[in-house]
Amino acid sequence: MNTRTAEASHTEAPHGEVARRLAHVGQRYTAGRRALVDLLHQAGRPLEIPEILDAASDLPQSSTYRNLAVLERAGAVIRHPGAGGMARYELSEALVGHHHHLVCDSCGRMEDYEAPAEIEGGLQAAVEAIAARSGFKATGHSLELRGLCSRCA
Amino acid sequence: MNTRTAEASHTEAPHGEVARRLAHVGQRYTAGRRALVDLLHQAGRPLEIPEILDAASDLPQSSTYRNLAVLERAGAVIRHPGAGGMARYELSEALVGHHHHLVCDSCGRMEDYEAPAEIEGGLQAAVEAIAARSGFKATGHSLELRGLCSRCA
DNA sequence: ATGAGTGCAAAGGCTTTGCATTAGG
DNA sequence: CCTAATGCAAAGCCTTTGCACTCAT
Repeated sequence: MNTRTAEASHTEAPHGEVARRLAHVGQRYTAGRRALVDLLHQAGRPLEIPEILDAASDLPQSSTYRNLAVLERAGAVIRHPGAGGMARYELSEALVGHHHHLVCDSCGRMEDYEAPAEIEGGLQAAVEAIAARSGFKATGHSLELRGLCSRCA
Repeated sequence: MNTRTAEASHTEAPHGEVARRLAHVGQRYTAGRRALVDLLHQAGRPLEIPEILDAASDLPQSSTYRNLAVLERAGAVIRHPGAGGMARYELSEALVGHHHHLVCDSCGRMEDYEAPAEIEGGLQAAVEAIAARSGFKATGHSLELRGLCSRCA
């Protein structure tokens, strides 16, 4: 496997960078926010709100929502709309690096994936070509694969 | 521009195929559903629910939601979660062909884009490589570009 | 006739907000 | 100290559902 998940489990959570980004928008790095960052870092994939609420069961719903919103404004996390109606959150690429997603049509699970360098190079070229022709100023891209994850297959 | 939008405006809406797919799931192709298909076909991009409700102002909210759900089950339309909290719908790739999306970070607008053949070939290779390494059975893919659309730039 | 579709209104479910209290710098 | 953060509960907003009526086959 070349997913980010395994890597995340033996890497330090980027607390320093998160603190910096929060400070930059005039926000404090509290225990609850630290817990969320740790949780998302350990997961190594976008987590649904229910998963987050379960795992951080000591944090009330409203604080969780608010803290995720603050972390998003600070550029520390990214919110994915999520097909099932509920949002998914993961650490931003600025914190964990550029990656893509595998989305399971059956269970909805999202997995992170880091593409090999040669593939990423091809994607960059594709992005530039598309942007050039469409008058679109691209700032980022993501190759999303839909299908069946290894569990559901 | 190489977006699908322009093309859609001078192409017939795929009513025959929609009718076939609806029949296949035991559903009728009514006036309201036809209107939705026409609207989505003319738009050539994923439309938000409010846009759909405005454009088809004679169709009540509940019928619109229900008909979109039926069309989705029939495989005629695709629902995109949508960052702003509300869903976006567009005709499925089975009806309008394979394409990708440009997503504006500023206004949230989604635009369709058909990649040139050589780029699409590269994407296919990337998808296969990723799928092979991750144990993921890919059935589809989409290269999503985020950035600023020509209006917001 | 008979089941699907429609419309209105009410209910649901995820998310956000108000307000008083607590804690961080 | 002063502002941000927290918690609980209430409100919001998009979406779904119940039910009676109408339409299509």
